Amino acid sequence: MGKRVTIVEVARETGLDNSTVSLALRGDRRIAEQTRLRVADVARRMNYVPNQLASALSSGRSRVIGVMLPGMENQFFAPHLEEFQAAAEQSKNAIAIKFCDWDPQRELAGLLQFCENRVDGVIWCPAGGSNEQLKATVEKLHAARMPFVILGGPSKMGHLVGMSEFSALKLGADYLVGLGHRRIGIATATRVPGLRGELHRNRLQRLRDALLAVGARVDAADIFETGDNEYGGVEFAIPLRERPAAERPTAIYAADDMLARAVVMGLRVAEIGVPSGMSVLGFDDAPRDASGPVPITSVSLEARGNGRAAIALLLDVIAGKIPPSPFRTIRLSPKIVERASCTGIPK
Amino acid sequence: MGKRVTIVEVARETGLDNSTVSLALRGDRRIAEQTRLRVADVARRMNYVPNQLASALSSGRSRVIGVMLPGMENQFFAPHLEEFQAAAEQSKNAIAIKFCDWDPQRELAGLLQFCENRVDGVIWCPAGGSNEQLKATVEKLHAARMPFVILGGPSKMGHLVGMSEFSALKLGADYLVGLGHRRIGIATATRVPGLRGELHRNRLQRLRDALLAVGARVDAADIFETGDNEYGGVEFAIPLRERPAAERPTAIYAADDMLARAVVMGLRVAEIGVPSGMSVLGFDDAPRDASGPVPITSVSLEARGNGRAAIALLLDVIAGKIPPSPFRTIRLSPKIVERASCTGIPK
DNA sequence: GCTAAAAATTCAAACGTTTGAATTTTGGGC
DNA sequence: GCCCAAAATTCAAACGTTTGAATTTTTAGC
Repeated sequence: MGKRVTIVEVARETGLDNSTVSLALRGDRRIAEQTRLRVADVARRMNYVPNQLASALSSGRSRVIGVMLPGMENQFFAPHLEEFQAAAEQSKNAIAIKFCDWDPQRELAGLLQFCENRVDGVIWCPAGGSNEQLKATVEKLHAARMPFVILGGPSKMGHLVGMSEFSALKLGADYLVGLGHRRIGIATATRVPGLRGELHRNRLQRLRDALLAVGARVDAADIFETGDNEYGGVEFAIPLRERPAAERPTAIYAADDMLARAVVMGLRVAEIGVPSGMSVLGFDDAPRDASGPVPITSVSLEARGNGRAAIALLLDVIAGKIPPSPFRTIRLSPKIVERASCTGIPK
Repeated sequence: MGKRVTIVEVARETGLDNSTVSLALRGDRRIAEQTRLRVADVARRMNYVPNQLASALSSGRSRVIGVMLPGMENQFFAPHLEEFQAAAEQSKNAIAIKFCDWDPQRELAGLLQFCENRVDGVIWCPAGGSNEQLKATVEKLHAARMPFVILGGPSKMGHLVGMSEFSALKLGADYLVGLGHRRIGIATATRVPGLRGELHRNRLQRLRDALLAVGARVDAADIFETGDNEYGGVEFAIPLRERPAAERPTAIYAADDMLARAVVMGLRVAEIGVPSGMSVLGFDDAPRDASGPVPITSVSLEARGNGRAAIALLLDVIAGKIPPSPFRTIRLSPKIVERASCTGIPK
């Protein structure tokens, strides 16, 4: 099995110097157009494949950006990923993805691997873990002089692209009240095992606070908590049907879009129309929620914008356009994505 | 900003030679234990981070395995990925993931990037595309001398870890008939847009063939096709309830596990018990289907086993233990994962 | 044709490891 | 103390690029 062809072989074949070939292949305009074309041609004919490793070692830029995500079992990160990919591609960078499965241990290990791989920088969506663990990890990154941007984590530890959950929750509450709703129910998946449950348990209080803050009425009987990841909506739709319409909330604010779908489904089963009989507002706009029986109106945390902002920021850090400190913080505003599951209430 | 510390600095600090340090850090037993410890200690204190790029360039092994997947919008690949990760970790390799979003163009580009990155080998789950496209891509990989293993694609193009869908479908059919079911319904999501719909359209015919082949009765009225990704089960549960029990199938074979869940859900709404009133068999065992209101019995394509086999095969190819030809083919047998959604029929 | 400037190409030293061969050190047997 | 083998360490040449400086070639002006 013959060896792979390198720049040296191409140089020999064309009768030029290594460096000329190197420059030519990268389209440096010091090299005459004619030469450039000839080199490109010979390289193609010889099946030359550039060795990124050598290039990276020599130039000190690997043109790879590491992305550390907690997991992929929910599609929350899908739009982020797509955006990373697109933004990186534009700047001729590649993306290397690692999942740590919500394990801070593996998260740290993965980030260190990124350092060893000499990626140019890292986008890091922290999996949680204790504050000390976070700090220790940040420390390691700094020690390795690895540029990084935290996406959606705590502030004060590095450059940050943040998503302020509370202001987003409040935006949704505002929206419902603005439509005329007063009595508003909350749907959460607090009893689901694992991370989603934990997230919802934390979110429930804030969701309630957000609603109260804008003057809505939230009865204890209108707070629903399910333990079923997929069909939880049915659990509370049935009892809801039993109540006379006057004793029901006029809108339900779901703690995430998956649940909003389940709620819509449950209401369909209970023969309560959406949005005619009940408005349903989602949270964390997942793009696919544009489809389905009733397209769901939702509060968007602006995943795509955040993804793009994170890459842009990171590239600036890598390029040295941004000093290591003070840390930059970027916060995009959440938005209401109006679809068909919410409607106004006559006064 | 100081430069990163390299092996040379560590060597200077310890008063040893580069190569001694290099060997010591990798635990080569040519180096005295005492020296090894001292080197490790100094390296740690100096915050030394090995440069994988240099190592890979010098040794010719990057210890990275590229994984090219069509997409991640369904969780079909999740167990594969987990298994790749685990198997690679065991052999001290890292995994680099790329998604091509079902676009053969991007698939080719991504694979070429893997070649440039000098990953040691590639696991490739083809996104489809025309046969010529596939051939061209395979050609490129061979030209770049990149070891690769195809997972779940067409044979005769390279080493292959295959999943024979038909034999798996038939296994499921056998199982139901073995339980005593004769009249069996089919649930598919053929009307869903995108890839899943296409997959189901292709699968429907084979599913029917598999059932007929084992002597089951499949009435046209018992073939259900939905266009709803999540709650499709309800669509046909209601009409099913209208029919007298004698005119219903006694089991439903769903074309994937997501749909099997939806069917169970639909039957719950229709107040038909599972499995007391109706058995439901899934396909493509997704691990999370162990949970839920009725844990679903399913035909497993052995994703984890396939994932492990693919990595093992690839590592052998990389190590040169397996000649480039003839191509090896590994086919794991599908299995029935018995949970609670299927039961026998008294004769 | 000469000269200076511009354009094109080449030189040579990195980049940070690995590795097989060569050299030095150590320790045991006598 | 000497010799030999074994153990430990060092040497030096890769690996395939990049890059700033140096050199050669071309072009244009006169």
